[in-house]
Formats: sequence, C-alpha cells, structure tokens
Amino acid sequence: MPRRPNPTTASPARGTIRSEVLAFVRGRLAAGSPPTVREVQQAFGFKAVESARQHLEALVAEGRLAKSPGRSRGYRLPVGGGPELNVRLIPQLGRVQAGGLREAIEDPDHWDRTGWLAVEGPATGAEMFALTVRGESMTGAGILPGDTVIVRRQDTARDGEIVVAQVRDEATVKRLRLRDGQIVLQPENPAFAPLIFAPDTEIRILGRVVEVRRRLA
Amino acid sequence: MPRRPNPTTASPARGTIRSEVLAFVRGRLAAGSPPTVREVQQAFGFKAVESARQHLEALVAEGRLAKSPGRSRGYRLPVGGGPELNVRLIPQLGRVQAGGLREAIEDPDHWDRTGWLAVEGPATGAEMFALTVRGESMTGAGILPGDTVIVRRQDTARDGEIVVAQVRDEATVKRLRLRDGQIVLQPENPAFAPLIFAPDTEIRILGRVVEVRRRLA
DNA sequence: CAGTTAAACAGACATATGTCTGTATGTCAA
DNA sequence: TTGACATACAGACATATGTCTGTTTAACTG
Repeated sequence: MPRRPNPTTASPARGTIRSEVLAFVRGRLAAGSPPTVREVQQAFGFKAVESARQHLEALVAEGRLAKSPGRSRGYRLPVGGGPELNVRLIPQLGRVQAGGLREAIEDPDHWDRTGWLAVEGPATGAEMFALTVRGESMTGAGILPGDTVIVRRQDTARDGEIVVAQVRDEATVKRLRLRDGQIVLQPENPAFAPLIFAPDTEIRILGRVVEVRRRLA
Repeated sequence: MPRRPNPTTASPARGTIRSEVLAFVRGRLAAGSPPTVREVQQAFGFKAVESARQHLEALVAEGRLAKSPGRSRGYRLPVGGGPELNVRLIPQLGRVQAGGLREAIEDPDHWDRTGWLAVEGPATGAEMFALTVRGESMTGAGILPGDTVIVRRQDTARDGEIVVAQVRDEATVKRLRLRDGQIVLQPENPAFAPLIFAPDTEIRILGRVVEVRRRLA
C-alpha cells in the first residue's frame, strides 16, 4: 500500500502529509472541537492509531503544535511566547434601551437573550459586557457610531480613562476628567460640549472601556 | 454542608449555580477547550462527579447546551435557538516585517510563530489573518496606530473598501479607490497624499479589512 | 549487499472520561 | 408529619482516548 517512507533529505516536511495533519488540527481547533488521535487517524485513513500519533508528536517536537500530555483532545496551538490564549464570552447589551441598561448590567438573568461576544482578556473574574456606541461624540478617539465597546464593570475610574456613565436615564461613552472636585465627561469631538457634574449627583460610572471593535463587513 | 436543595418555585434557574456552570462552559468553549465533566466538578468544588453532570444534563434538557453523548468533552453550544456562536482562531501576523508579510500570509507554515486571535465570523472557509496598524494615515476612518485590523484574504476588492495592499516591499492599510483605470490607495488623513498606481504595477491587494480592534487596557 | 532511518502497522496497556446505581439531605406542598 | 422533588454525594462501571512495545516496509547510504 502507499507507504510514504523515508524521504531522508526531508527538510522540515512542508507541503507533506505532516503539514496536512497540522492543517487538519488547526481546522478542528478553530471549529472549537480539538480532535482525538483516533479522529486524526480516521481523517487520513491510517490503519494504526500510532501512525497519527507519530505525526502529531513530530509536530509537537517541531514546535508547530502544543499539547497537554495525557489529557484527551489535548493538542493545542503553540502559545506564541505570550500569555495563554484566554477567551471569554461576554454579554452584548448593545440594544438594551438606555433606561434598562443598569438593570441589564447587574442582572445576569437578562443575558440569555442577548448576543455573546468572544473577548480575550485576563483570567480575572472581572465582569465585562459589550455595548454599541451611538452618536459621534467620541470620533476624535477613534470611536465611531455603531462601534462596539467592551466594558469592564467598575464603579470608579481614573482621570483620562474612557468610561461608560449613566447620566439620569441615559448611558453615554465619554472620557473621564476629574478636576477640582468636579466630574467631567469630555467628548472627543469639538462639536460637543463637556458635561460637568458635582460629585454624588445624578451621574454614575458603570464601567471602563477596555476595547473598541468595529465590523466593516 | 451548603446543599442547595429544591427551590421548587424554580423558574428556569437563572442567576443560580446552573447559570454559572453554563457561563463556565461557554468560556471554555470560546477558549477552544471544551471542559470535561470532572473539570466542571473541580471548578465548582463539587465533591461528586455526578453533581456536575446533573447540571450539565439539565442545561442540555433546557436547550441551553448541546452535547455529543459518549464523546469526551462532548458539550457544545446549541446550534439552533440559543445564542449562536462561531468563533475561529486566526493568525496574528502583526509583527511580521513588511517584506515577509506576503510569504507569511500565503504559507500557513509560517503561522506557527505568531499569536492567535479569536474572531467571530461566518463558517465559510475564508482565510483570515490579523495585522497591527502602523502610522496615522487612516485616523479619519477611526483606525489609529496600534490598532489591530482583521483581514479577509482576497486578491481583489471593490471601490471604497479598506484594504491591505503590498506596495513594493511594504504592507499598508488604505481605502481603495478605482478611478479611470487607476488604482488609488487613499489615506483617511489630510496630512497624507493618495498613492496612485497603474494596474498591474508594483501594487498588490492582500486582503480586505473586515474588522478593527483597539485595546485600551 | 548490509546498515540506517522514517514511516506505517498491529496489538496491548494505562489513564481519562462519560455514565449508571444507590443513598442522603433539605425544602416545599398536601 | 409525610411524600415528592431537586440537589449533592459516593462508588462503581463502561467506554473513549492517550501511550507504549515490537514488527514490517521502503528508501537511502556506505
């Protein structure tokens, strides 16, 4: 049968079965279901489990795959030196009316009806949610209408950070400025005026913007 | 010890441990490594495997989870009614030198050294990759230096779309304009001048920008 | 030719993991 | 109280899955 024995001159085996195995594993990982060794075996028609495992182990040895030994479906993408890939799903509250935003944020029971967004971030248990931006008040900071902002839930923020704040019954995204005991919500667009508040008035910080996303498709 | 017996009036169990289990599974799925029953057990401190399994099976019965019986790490997101989620991992080529970008894009074997980014998108097999933006030439379109653009690999694009193009040995992000048989790469910043090319010259389109991301943390 | 090597194979084994059975505990309703 | 129910626990079992050992085949080298 078609054995594929020693090419000997074998360079790092590009464009060969081995790379196809890598591509297969990549596809399965992207689809969210890491393959078992036997699934690789079947996909390539190997008659022995070990044949698939040899390719997988070789890919690990070459650094083109990573794995957790012993664990089932343990093959992963190699982490590029950086921190581990840590993806979380957060609720997308973008279409909640402003008045209900606070309840939506604080009541996880509302989340099931929303969309979900995959974000990468620290493993910390920080609550996060996503909102859709309305208006052009932050275009100067590269935040356009329709953009999605990913917000880390917190009650306070530091000067200069971009925050989501609740002003009376409305939620708004602005840059926070703390001056002379005053709270200023500063737009990043000369056509808009800053909103100035005294502490403990009808303003409340709902979270800090940690990421901005815009889909162009 | 703290048992959590029958609330009886139990509505679909929102805001309870069960929802937290669902959130945990969601996170693991988004991270690309579906959990085992025993991993759920450990995560919640259950002393019996069966406790975790009961929650998981209940979630399946409620339609909030799906699963492949018997298969290891077989719990999935429900395909139909529930919140659909289609997360893929794409290579982050942001730090590839411009000259090597084309090779990096076209040779999957170069991807190993990069990081990976989770993006949501159609299940179509469209190749995608991510780049880090340099320079301020697109600030008018809300694309700032340091932003990450997610690119769909394609050789052509339509007038008005934002593309990644290779000009001589450099990769650049610009808005594409097709005028009078000419190819124009138009910056979105008055301080920069458009680049105008004749067709089939030293310009080549590498892909179309479908998403922009910016981390503020 | 003999020796080396990479790939594939066959079979067994060890562990990981899903699943089942039975029991105990606390809350609610009759 | 009693029964029903949901939850948690303990232990066992069956299967899925990773891993190991040894053998075979084909290509290359000397």
